[in-house]
Amino acid sequence: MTKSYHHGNLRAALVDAAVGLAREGGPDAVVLREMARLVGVSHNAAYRHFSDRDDVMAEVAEFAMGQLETAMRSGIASVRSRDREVRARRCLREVGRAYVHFALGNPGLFTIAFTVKSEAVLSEERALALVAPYALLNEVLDELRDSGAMPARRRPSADVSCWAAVHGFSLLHLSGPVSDAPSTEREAALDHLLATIERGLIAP
Amino acid sequence: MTKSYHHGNLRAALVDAAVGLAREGGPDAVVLREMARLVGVSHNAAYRHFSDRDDVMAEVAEFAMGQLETAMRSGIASVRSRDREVRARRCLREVGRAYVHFALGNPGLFTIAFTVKSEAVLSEERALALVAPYALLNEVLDELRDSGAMPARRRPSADVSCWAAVHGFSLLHLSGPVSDAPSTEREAALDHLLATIERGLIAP
DNA sequence: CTCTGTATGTTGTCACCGTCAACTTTGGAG
DNA sequence: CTCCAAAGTTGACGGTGACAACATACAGAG
Repeated sequence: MTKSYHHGNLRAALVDAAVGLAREGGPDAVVLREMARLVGVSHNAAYRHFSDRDDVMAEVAEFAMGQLETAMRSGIASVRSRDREVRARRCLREVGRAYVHFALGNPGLFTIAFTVKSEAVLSEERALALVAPYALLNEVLDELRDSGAMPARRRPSADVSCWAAVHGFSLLHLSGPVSDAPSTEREAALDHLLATIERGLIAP
Repeated sequence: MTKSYHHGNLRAALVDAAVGLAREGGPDAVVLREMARLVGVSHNAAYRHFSDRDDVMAEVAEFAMGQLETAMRSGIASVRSRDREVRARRCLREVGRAYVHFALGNPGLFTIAFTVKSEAVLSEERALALVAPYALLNEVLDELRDSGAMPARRRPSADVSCWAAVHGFSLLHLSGPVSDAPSTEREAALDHLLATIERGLIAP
């Protein structure tokens, strides 16, 4: 099945190639013709499986968001506390730390995850996958409120605030004015950021 | 001097055109050939004044950062409070608000301001201009500490935290999962974000 | 004032990319 | 077995960034 005229599962192979390119070169490196070259198929083959380059990018973005969600989940899984309030706070911190670490460790994928054009084809499933990390953060914040750690009135806007903080931190270190900070300093700054946000949310 | 073979100040004209393109189309819209077309000069003329496309982008980024700095300064100028502590806190808020408003009001320019490739030619002057907004934020935070509003130990990491928050907020609304929020809701979320950060920094 | 060199702008070209149209091969349904 | 639709290919077009070679105009030396 592998060497026939028909590839068999070309779509998956192309996505693999696209993810590989994205991983190292970021959005600009995702080149249709290069994907085809890597898979050993001729250019334009991709057009049987994707409508557009944007369509490919959306697929990569979906993959990247999935990876991000996984990273965030394992951040949560690493929390050991038994006390409900403490646990909720730790979860928030770890989910934030995981977010930033994923971003800095996978700059290409992370960038593409937020590069999806609004005109792109958005199937129900794909749209859902693209906001999965956001949904996960919301779960954590719900628990932060339900556990009593955070005043309920803060809940509505807490998601955007938290997301903004870690997202901005990531991007500032990826392509911003502090992109050349040493990693120990960066980690310290991240701790302070997470602590600041937590104080801001918890304070009565 | 205008219709001669030599343009006179082609470089400035090209930058103007580039800024115009950047304003509406973002980074992808800054096309050397289109710049040349707008100015009424033939393609490749730009290569007498810029080494590269990245060089042009860096120039636009410098301009954008200048605009951003101006916006932040007028945010500070709008603060009326006399009490030193209160004034310092207001300045921080207004500088943050101005940052976000500039980003959402000038998405193309704002995006480019943070798209400058690290390999780009960075003259001393240009490098300085690119971090001017960052320097301004640091001034505000110094005053926040000196006025006694913020514990001194928080000062070192406060810059990154504040910057991350407003930067992330801007990008989430420009190309993130909350990019379609209505403006009144967005403004409320911004208020909450700024309040959260302030609480996090002020709390003893 | 002339001469000449250098800065500035132009023309032509190349490789690369995304995309469309037309053609070819394959595998499976009837 | 036949035929058709899905999957892959070939070829082309317009657009872009970049390079090289050429043309022009200004400015300073004599």
